[in-house]
Amino acid sequence: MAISTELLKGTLSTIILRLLENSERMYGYELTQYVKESTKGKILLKEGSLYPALHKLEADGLIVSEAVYIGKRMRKYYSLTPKGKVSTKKSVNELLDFLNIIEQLITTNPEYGTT
Amino acid sequence: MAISTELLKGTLSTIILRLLENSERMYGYELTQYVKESTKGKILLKEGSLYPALHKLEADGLIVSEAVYIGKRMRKYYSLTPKGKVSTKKSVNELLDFLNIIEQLITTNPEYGTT
DNA sequence: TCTAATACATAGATTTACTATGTATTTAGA
DNA sequence: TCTAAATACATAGTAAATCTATGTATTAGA
Repeated sequence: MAISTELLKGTLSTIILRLLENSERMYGYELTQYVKESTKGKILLKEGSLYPALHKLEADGLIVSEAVYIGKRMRKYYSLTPKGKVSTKKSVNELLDFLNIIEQLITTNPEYGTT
Repeated sequence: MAISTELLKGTLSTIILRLLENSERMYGYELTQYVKESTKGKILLKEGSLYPALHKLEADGLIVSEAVYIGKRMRKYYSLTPKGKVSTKKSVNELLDFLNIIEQLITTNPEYGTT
């Protein structure tokens, strides 16, 4: 059962940043495969989502790319800029905060009718 | 620090369903206030988001409304339909699943360079 | 009296990820 | 050897969700 794509909204760029924080550098296709494997296929980053997201992060100065050729095939390795490293911590914290708040909201059983 | 609005995408209808599951019935304004208080102001449901979401859930047959007048002022109480109750369990489970997957994805430290 | 809170509603803008499509190289299998 | 699948990038246009902004109206409190 794949996760609804709508749920992913707002989290994609944070996920990318976080994965780059954990590695020296990664390229686009590698990111799609890593997410696919580590979530057991429950989250699939589509190319139509990933590449525009990478381009935006680069345009915002949070990541930089370096083209590397494997034979004739290009890879664009991305890594965090200093600005991106700062931004990553902020985004990850905000996302974790959000996850906890939502979890509390939908798992707690409020006592209604007591007021 | 309020939670980024983008993160909320895809979760709003599940939150609404879940809150209705926990109570006999709730009206729109009550939902905004409940979420605001129980998340300490970190999540603010805007009217422009909430009311269309409620209308959509009703159009989909997951909730039903009953107008009640307090003096001359209308309240529309919403409650789950049988179909809505089934759907709620599914949505909540999917959302919790999603929260856990994302949390794992951004908190685990993969060992890179070992292959 | 007048402002804030209560309570609904919707139009249009914005954001984000998607589908669909395209190009090209490399690998593995029939 | 040929062909399909995998690798690897890219973008145009679509769809979905929430937001901002605005509107109406009632009620409570300073």
